[in-house]
Amino acid sequence: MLAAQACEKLRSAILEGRLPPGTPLSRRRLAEEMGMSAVPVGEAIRRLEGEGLVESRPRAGTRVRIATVDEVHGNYVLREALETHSARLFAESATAVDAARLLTAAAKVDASYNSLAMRRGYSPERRARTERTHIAFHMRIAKAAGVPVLTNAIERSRVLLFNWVFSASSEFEPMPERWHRDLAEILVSGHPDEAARAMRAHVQYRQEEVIARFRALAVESSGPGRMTRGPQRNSR
Amino acid sequence: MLAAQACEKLRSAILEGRLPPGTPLSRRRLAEEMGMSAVPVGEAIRRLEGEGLVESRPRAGTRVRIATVDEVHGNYVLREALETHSARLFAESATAVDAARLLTAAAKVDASYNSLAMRRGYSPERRARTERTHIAFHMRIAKAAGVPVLTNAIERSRVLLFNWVFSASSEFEPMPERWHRDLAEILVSGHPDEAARAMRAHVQYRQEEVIARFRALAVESSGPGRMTRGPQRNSR
DNA sequence: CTGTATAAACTGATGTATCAGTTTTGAAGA
DNA sequence: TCTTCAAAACTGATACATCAGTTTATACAG
Repeated sequence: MLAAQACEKLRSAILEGRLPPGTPLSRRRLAEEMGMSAVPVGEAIRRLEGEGLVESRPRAGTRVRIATVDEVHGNYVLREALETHSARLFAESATAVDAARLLTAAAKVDASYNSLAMRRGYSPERRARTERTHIAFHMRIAKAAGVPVLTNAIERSRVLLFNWVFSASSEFEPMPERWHRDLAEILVSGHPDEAARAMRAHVQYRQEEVIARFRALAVESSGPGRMTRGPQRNSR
Repeated sequence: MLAAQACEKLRSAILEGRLPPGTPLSRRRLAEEMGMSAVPVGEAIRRLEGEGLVESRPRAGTRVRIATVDEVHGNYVLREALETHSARLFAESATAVDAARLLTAAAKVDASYNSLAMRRGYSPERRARTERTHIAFHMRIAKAAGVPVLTNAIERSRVLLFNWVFSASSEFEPMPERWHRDLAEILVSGHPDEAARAMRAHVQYRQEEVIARFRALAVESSGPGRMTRGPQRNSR
């Protein structure tokens, strides 16, 4: 199916940063680049719009979504709701195997971040790899509950936040050395309320800071009143 | 925009029960009925698919979504996560006006349900009206936090559950007489943890019962292996 | 040089036609 | 009566053409 193929290409291009927020997306240009008609491209764009990665105004244009500060904050709230519950479910129902693997994953995440924070330990590739490890850690918690609906909701929220906030967090700042191990140990201890509380603190950590930085970078976008396009050069 | 119009028509038709789960949806037939081409209808269907109200297999057909037991359970889990957090936020930040209005709304919901449970108090219209009042009560809690992302997520989850479970809950069963007033009183008392706990109990109330009933009614659907169509009669 | 109006270029939205895959139908064979 | 299977009918997917609305470019007036 061509539409699914176009959707996947666009999604990965956006999430890998090759199409940063605000980039104009033309159905026709994309169709030509991908060697297909404008219809499947339009379908792909429609789907990405439903996921929140893209926004379009009728007959004006489509672009990679530029989130507002409220939306970033809203997704943090949403993520707090979802991951807090995810942690609770983990504490209630995780098996010994789940627990052991979570501790291992937490150690890996901490090691990656600590290594990244060291002098001359930073590189964009390592940063990207570390972020993937980090996401895998959180998704492991979610998957332990065996509820795909919850897992998917968490992943959607994380994807959006990552994409929107990535530009605002270009500079890496270290976190507590045992940040994820401490969290994992509380989760595996089997007390739902404490697990939920620990996850809440984890999600809220530096949240306001990130939002403030995002707000500072978002002052220029004066809303979606106008949909910018590229220069026009064809036939004249 | 024709697509939006078609989308709205289809959505309301599904949610009002005129197109029960499993009903085949043909782009062409719908296009003819609505006086438009198949393209905007297809776009509308694609959007409803993203919302989970509709499902389609390529070149086989489209139908109103038939949920699996796992999906119903998953949406209950999701709703628990979202509404629990919503209650917590309400307890943390609701104003006195919010609190007063919530108590009023709770009284109205209880009154409606109690009246419905009385001998000869039941009618489908009253039932529908009561359910709307009930949903409005929960959405009022969510809206008090002022986070549209959360509110929308809750509404989506509630819409899906309502549509899927409605057929399984045709017979109305009474609930505790002060069920919503008790919840509201805890929420307005301003203790986040207690508010969350109360909402958790509220969402879980009779959840297993409803799921069991849904499972009993869902035995016949042997998965989406085949996409059924209506009879064929044109030209022969 | 600056502001403004007008035309060109571009955009998404929609209609029509066609393709390839799936389901239904119904007749032929057991 | 029951099973088999091929053609008909129907489905969603896609291409192409066109329409109406928006943005950009440019000529022109100040």
